[in-house]
Amino acid sequence: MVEKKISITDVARKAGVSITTVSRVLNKVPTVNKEIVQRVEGAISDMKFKPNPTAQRLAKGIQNTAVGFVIPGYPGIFHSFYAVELMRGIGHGCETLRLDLIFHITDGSNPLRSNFAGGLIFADIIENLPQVQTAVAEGMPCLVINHIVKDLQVSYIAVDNVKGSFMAAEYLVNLGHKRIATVTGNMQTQAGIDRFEGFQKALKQHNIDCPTEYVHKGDYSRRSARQAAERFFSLENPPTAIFAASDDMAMEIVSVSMENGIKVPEDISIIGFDDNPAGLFGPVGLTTIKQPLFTMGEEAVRVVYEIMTGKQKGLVHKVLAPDLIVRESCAQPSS
Amino acid sequence: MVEKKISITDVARKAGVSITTVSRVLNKVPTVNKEIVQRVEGAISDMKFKPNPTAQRLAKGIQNTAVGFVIPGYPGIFHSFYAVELMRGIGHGCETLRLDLIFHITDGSNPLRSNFAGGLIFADIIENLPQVQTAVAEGMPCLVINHIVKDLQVSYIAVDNVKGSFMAAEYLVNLGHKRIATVTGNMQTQAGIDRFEGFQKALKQHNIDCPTEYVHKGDYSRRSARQAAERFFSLENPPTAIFAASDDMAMEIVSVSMENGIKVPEDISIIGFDDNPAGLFGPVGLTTIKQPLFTMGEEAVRVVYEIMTGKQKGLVHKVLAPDLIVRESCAQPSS
DNA sequence: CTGAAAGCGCTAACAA
DNA sequence: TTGTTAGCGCTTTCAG
Repeated sequence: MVEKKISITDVARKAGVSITTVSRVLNKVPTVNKEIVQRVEGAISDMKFKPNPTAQRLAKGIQNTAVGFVIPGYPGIFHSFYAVELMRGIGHGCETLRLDLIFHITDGSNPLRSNFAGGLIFADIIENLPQVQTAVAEGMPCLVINHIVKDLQVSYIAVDNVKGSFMAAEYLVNLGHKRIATVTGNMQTQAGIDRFEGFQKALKQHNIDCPTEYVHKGDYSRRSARQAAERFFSLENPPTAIFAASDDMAMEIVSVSMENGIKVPEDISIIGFDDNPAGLFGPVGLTTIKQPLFTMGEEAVRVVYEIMTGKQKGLVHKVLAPDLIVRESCAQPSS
Repeated sequence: MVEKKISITDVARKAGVSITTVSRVLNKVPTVNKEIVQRVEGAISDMKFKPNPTAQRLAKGIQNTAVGFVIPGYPGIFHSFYAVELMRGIGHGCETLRLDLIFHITDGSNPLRSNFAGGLIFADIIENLPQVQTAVAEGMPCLVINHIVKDLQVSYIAVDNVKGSFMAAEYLVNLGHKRIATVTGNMQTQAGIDRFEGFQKALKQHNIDCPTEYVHKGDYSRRSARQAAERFFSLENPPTAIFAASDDMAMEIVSVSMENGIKVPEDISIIGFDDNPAGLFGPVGLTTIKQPLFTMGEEAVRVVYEIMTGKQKGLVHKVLAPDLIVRESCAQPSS
């Protein structure tokens, strides 16, 4: 490694041709004499020559072929399934568009030196609004995922969390439940807030009361779900159904239920949010709300790319619809 | 966005100075007249000029300041905690070294076009050995994480999985267990194989028999753990202790146990592998083997960087030691 | 303190 | 089919 950077000129000299020719074989221009191609390729591998991508880009006039993916340090947003699915989508999108994906794990304080990213995708914004602002102000193509941004001129693509949780709660209501509790997600998160809002909206619309002891502020963690479940079950008048703002939490509640001999869904209905495949394999299949995470990631790349390349001039605002996935963890109330 | 790429020349013209001077203020060279600095800076922000990083790099002769992180498409390796911790470490390492982190999610078939990565970190190798080979052959600085590579001249940094599972099994043995079962990880994975090996080694060394019905080949998923647990519990002579090759699986086994009224650790001891913080919050704190994932990621970046910069000439082989974390999920056998 | 000019390593017309 | 000659946008001597 670290050979005294041999360049195209060296190769040309060694092969006894011009650098142009070397460049041609590098770029697989077909009009080069077979024999010369071989000679050049020989020289290239002999000298272990690797073209300098920086120079190539400059010469080709390529502006930027990388998008940055910015994720906040390590709050709840990075809870496994959500982030992983998103990343898969983004990764796939980049692969398709032949874009490099640059990863920025940040605590929100640094100014986010984006070395050669031509666009930025923010995985939600929690504490890093300033970063988004700066980037936007600098004219950097930006897109925020899963956060409907109102006070900033920036594109976003999000899932309709209000609608999703509304669907979840309404499903419970339609099943006949009257005593419905919820564990919320992290209320620092817009998703957390919105999912709670949709939940409330559904209950209100169906004239169902939601006392405060039926609401537990969680943070997407199994730990908080466990606390919630324990509290709910110890209530004088426990709920017959629980909406958890994430599948992870829902699964934990299923666990707590079974540990306490409470049958799912006979004694209690539980519905989650995410469509985490793990929900398929618990003791009961988890009924849940599916959000198109992969698609969202893929779309995000596409949109940013269009902004980068100027095909898209204005702001893009997309809100994707979630789906209700019915499995076995919900039933009509027995009582 | 997408203004017709204004360049340093435009700024120079507008500010009525030479491009050299503009370059100077860009690079904060102190010997520039205050007044001129202001004028230039004015022009810069007026025109929303952003220097082309590609050109800067070329001119400065900077080779590569990015490392690529390659992760296989989507096998078990990407099970949440493992990958997330690793990535945190790598992200942190890059931040420290002011390196960009380029993300490659690959299915192992593509030739891995590494646009401007100066080094590559492979998150294990499962189906992408050819990619590693190619990269190594091309003289690209490479490092493989968590896979002790024998048949290839490549650096690696790994955790001693054999030792870890040996510790786990021995701990169980020392507690007095004789009937010890295990759910393995994905046996396509070296970690899966090694953890099984360590387990067997410990039992053998202590002259404890391990019948085949005590071994369930899992894949790190909760699903497979559930299957395993159900099978173990239905055995005529069920085990008194179980070693799971991941905390996720261990936690699922705890769940299955409790669902069946089997008390942990009174009736059954369960030990995991990972030190996933989620293990802290279940019904019982999970005893487990901690692997220094974050450290490993950080180290990986450091090592690759040293190879990239030529400070490190030879191959680097590091094997990190795991730790036993004792919590509450294991006890002496009651029977 | 400022500007002219020579590259960085490579690509892309344009000739030959 | 191959080579000559300009640049790409910026940094960096080296004069002035």
